[in-house]
Amino acid sequence: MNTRSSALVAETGRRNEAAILNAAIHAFGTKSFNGASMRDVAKGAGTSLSNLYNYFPSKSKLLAAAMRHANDELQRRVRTAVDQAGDDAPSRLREAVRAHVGFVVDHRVAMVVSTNDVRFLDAEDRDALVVDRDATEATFERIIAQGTTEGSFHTPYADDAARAILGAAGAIAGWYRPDGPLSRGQLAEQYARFALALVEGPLPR
Amino acid sequence: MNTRSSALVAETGRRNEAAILNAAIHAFGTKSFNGASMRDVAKGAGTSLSNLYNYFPSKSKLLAAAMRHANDELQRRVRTAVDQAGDDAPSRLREAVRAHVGFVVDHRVAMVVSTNDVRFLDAEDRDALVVDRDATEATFERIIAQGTTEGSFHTPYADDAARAILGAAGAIAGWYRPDGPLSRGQLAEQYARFALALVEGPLPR
Amino acid sequence: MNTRSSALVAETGRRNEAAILNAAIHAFGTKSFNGASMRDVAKGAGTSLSNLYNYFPSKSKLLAAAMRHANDELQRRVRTAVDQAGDDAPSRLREAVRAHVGFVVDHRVAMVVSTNDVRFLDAEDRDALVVDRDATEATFERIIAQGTTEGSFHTPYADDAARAILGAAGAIAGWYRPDGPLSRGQLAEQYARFALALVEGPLPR
Amino acid sequence: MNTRSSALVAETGRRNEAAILNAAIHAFGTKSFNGASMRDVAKGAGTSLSNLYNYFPSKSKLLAAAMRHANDELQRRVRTAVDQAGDDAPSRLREAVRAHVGFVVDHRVAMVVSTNDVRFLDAEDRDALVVDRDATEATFERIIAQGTTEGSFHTPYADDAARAILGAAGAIAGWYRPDGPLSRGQLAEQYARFALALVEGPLPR
DNA sequence: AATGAATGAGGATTCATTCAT
DNA sequence: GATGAATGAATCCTCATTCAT
Repeated sequence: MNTRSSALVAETGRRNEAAILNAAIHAFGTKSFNGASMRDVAKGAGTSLSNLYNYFPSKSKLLAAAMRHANDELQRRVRTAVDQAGDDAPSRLREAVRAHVGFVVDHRVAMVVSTNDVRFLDAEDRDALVVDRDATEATFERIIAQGTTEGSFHTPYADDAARAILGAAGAIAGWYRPDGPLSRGQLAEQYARFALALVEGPLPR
Repeated sequence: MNTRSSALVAETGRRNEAAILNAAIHAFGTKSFNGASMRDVAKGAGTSLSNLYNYFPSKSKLLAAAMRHANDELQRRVRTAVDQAGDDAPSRLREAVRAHVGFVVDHRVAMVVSTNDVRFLDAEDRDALVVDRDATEATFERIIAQGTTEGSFHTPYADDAARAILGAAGAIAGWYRPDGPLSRGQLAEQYARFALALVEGPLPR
Repeated sequence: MNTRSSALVAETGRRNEAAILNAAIHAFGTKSFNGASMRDVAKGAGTSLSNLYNYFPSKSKLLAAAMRHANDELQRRVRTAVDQAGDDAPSRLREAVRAHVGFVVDHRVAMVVSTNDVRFLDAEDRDALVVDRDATEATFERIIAQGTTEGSFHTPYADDAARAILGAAGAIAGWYRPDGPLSRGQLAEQYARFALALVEGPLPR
Repeated sequence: MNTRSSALVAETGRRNEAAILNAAIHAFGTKSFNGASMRDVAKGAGTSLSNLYNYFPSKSKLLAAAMRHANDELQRRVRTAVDQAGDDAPSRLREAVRAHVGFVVDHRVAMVVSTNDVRFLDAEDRDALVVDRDATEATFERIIAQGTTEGSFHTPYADDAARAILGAAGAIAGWYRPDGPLSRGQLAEQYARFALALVEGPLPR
């Protein structure tokens, strides 16, 4: 019951905690924060309702933890990809976008939670998350700035292009179906090119 | 109390109906469908809770009506813009994007409802909405196909570019602030160029 | 089910409100504020749980309203008694004590609520109640001061005698049983004498 | 954290037991039996929730033990005081009242628990406590009877005067503040005189 | 003794909806 | 159309208690 094909949180040490977090992501992503009940989460995690509160003090804190995990994983993937790419802006942007799209495809529900339910966090948790989120955005912004400086990207709107790219990529979560016509790889490829074109960078022929 | 600067639904004939719809869009957009109560809507519309049911038979049908209105307005704007543009794909795409972005900026909350809450509609209403939505998407797809055929757009992914453009534009609702550094006009201008670049079309210098 | 022998709140106009208040006094007095559930109150009032909230916004506000009613009735009785007594301090004290004891006997549960559950009110409601309560206490203090000035009471502790008298009278609620050896009238008589003796005033032979 | 200025139960041998009992008295006295949770008690005692059950089999039994301790201490103080007083009823009553008031002042919360929460004991425990309580009351009754027989007290209501005196003294717990205008000693003095006056006994000039 | 994890029952409160007026 | 009162189901969360360690 717990073996959802691609759980976001790995079960290391604290069995239940991971199970609860994954169930929460699933429930919130599917039915939205307010539409999913703690009972739903408990059922999904295979534990009792009250036991949830031994791990997370409130529904909102559970959401915060779930979103933190999702964001960490996204950042980890993007950073790794950028680090392993070449030094030039085009290949770095390309790999960053591919990694980002890969995450969105692998964890569509987590992505939905991330974009829809931030508003239900405590002010404190929300602020912390926004900081993290901005860090991811900043990674893209830096690459684009680098490309502009280097002369490989010619967009006059370098400052705002990152948001457009991340917006397009994030929206994938809303419509992608793994059994649809596009494979994960094709999609990543497409969006990498869209991104390069958008910043008016060099395109493979 | 009802005079929200830019109400989506105009008050023609049925006073209350428009007030209720606008209040619903505001409430659902702000607190999400499940987070907003019918009491919230009633309060926002300046009428009594029970009176809501004289206009809409259920919360879900109210949501459906609200989304229908939002979608109609979006489609109207985009179509008008396209009709008034030149005959060539680049200017048509440019105007379509400008119109779309304009709508998103003017009705951010409605946009949020539209993208987040479709899942709470009855199957029937959801299907109807998806059809309408696809129509808007198809408008963009047709323009891109035209441009590709004409030879002005060179993207190899003509079939999927519309979704990327609409995704980027829709995401604006999540972060745009009217008192921020970007004016409505500048934003429309930016995204029009992003779109043209993305489809690898001709860019003004 | 509602016809408790001596309801504190009379049913005038708003049927349900009186029924709820009386049920609340009964439930809180019997099982204490935290031990009584809103369901208990609803059952006692013959209405549904959720309907309670159409009359009182929270359990704590319901308690506040109940205590307000109890205090009003107590004050009313004491004032009437004092007004109808002679002008001399001894007969005024006598009548005040008799009225107070009468109230305690008639509404023992209300008295229990009043003395035990003040701490569960909102700060605001608690303050308001304390003011009212002090007013009752002040009535006794004034009489004692008058008696001291007139020379009929000789206690050296005139300032604190009221609290002792009210304490003794309030405690009656904890042990009095209507079917016990003491009648309501005898009890009132006893405590009136106790009070006069305590302030070292003139005693009937 | 456990060192409350005047703990009722001394730490002899079983550290934890005393800590738990004192924490229970504090919690129940502050928030009432139903308002205080076993978690509150555990926190106050500096131990774990589950460990409480190694000392007391249930919340209600814990309450019983706490009340037993409070009552024992009260009785001990009153008896000692009476034993050390002279043989005449007036000085015995005087010392008994002083001791009783002293206890109430020193252990206000314990007194609150004692008077408010008896009803939450098991029938068995409640009966046992009532017996103990009656013993304390009987001490006062005996002194008053003695005084009446000796001819030093003239109240016609000798049988019921004890309850009035104890009621007045017990109520002190509800309003006394150590930082208020009355010292512990003054208060004891006042109530001793109130008691003597109430039974119509001889008063110091 | 001591603990952390677990649980079923029950707590106050809110909700969408209905109905009599 | 419009309203206030009514309700059953569901919400989040807390509780006393147990159990394995």
